[in-house]
Amino acid sequence: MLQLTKDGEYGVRAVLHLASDPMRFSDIKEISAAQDVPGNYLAKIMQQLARSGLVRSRRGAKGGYALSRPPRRITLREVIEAVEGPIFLNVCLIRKGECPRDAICPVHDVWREAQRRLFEVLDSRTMEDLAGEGVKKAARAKGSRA
Amino acid sequence: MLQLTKDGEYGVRAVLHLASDPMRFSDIKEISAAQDVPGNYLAKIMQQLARSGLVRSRRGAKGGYALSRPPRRITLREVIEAVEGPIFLNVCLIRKGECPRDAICPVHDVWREAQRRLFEVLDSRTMEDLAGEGVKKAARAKGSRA
DNA sequence: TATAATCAAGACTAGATTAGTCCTATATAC
DNA sequence: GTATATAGGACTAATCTAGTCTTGATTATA
Repeated sequence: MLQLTKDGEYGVRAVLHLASDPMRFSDIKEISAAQDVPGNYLAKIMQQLARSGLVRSRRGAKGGYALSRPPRRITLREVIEAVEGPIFLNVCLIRKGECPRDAICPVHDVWREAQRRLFEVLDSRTMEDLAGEGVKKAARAKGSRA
Repeated sequence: MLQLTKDGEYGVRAVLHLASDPMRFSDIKEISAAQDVPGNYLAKIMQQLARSGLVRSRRGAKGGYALSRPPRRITLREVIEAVEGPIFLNVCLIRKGECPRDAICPVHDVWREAQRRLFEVLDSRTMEDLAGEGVKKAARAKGSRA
């Protein structure tokens, strides 16, 4: 449907939560409450993030999750692809020859260009950038409420 | 899944087929054979395109479909949205206030920007452009086969 | 070392979407 | 009147979405 799923959305929220205090281990309960994500569902997503290597986990009491790299070195695209798998705006982009019509299809090049531009945006935003933006936005939101 | 469905893909193929001879009425059988789309499935998609107004239909013998506007005035985005519905890369973009976290979410703006850039690409390609590209590509493919 | 906390892995589910197929009714050219 | 087409809708199998729940392994700490 050309739309990000909840997996991607929740994954980004979780990583942003970790990015706000990168060295601390946060557990599912904390992330779930702070980021408004169902706990049992978040658990699956965190496992995926851990398997991808973006996040490391620690079991047992005082366990939880922390980033494996500084937030500055994690892009939005990496997080999304870690939980959703690689992005292909059209199946014809999965690999050369995936679509037998490639040689004659005039739309293929447009999708390639569209995907390139999407990646430009998603690659250019790091978790550090976004976490900083989040702090600013939260402050503004609080200010306007006062 | 952040991916175009077959509906969109087939819809574009069909409209491009009509664009190659915009005034002629082509029937399902012709489009289906030429564009490699299952006939019964294509029928549903053509009805959707007709309802959207992009294409007009004529029933009965010698009936079929033709474009309602010159190919130069139909964009790729229009065709895709006619069959798939409006594009929203993330649910938070559907409308202001759709996501209760908008005021504090730092990712919202990134999705808005990403969608804007995607639209730039999809809005800039008309069916005339693409049909022309298709003719060129077909000629090249034929040449390289010879 | 017993216990409580916490992640890991996977089974399970209801509902929606995807990618079709098929049938009946209606309209039109000849 | 008949053959040809679209219109509309019912139907389906397979997959995806967005969860929930259970069991098992690991770890800090009293």
